[in-house]
Amino acid sequence: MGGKKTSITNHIKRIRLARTEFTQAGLAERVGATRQTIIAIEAQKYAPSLELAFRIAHVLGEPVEEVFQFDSSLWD
Amino acid sequence: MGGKKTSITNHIKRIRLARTEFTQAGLAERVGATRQTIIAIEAQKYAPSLELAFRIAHVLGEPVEEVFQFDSSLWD
DNA sequence: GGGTGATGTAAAGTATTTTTTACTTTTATA
DNA sequence: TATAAAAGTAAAAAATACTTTACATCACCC
Repeated sequence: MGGKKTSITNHIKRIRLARTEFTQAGLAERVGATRQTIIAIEAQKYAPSLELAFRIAHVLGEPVEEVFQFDSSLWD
Repeated sequence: MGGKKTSITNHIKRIRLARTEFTQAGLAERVGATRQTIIAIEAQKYAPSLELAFRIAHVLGEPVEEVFQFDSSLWD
């Protein structure tokens, strides 16, 4: 239980609101996921799979590394 | 088998051999995964998590999108 | 031939992500 | 105030990633 937090964060919400007019449901539909998944990821509950991360970045029109940040200082 | 293949491929093996002298076990150790995981991912059996993908790219000294390719034509 | 390191396969079990379903809260607006 | 769309919480089940363990093959070198 020692808090194995994911060390991945994202700016989906900010980019979604700034660059698009997608709702969470609209984004979910476009990336082929459910609304719950988008909500959980935006809330940093967990990191998406690599495939979903690529889809989200693609739909938002940003590179993966703009949307998702890896905090390499929290290594292990 | 409708083949819900992952639409993610990678060049880990090529980059690992070209840019480093890491063995699969050596790479595994550096990214904090097991040798089996590296073998399976190099063999395109499945895609890594986003976090592991970031670690692998980081250790290989390449951007995520150089190491991993998303085939957006296989959408859904 | 025997030993070692690197790579590979397989299967069972654990961990994490995603879906499905259902209910709550907020915000805008008529 | 009522209504609807958007965002949020929760929890069980399904899907996928990862580990652990064990054994097999291949190349190299003593």
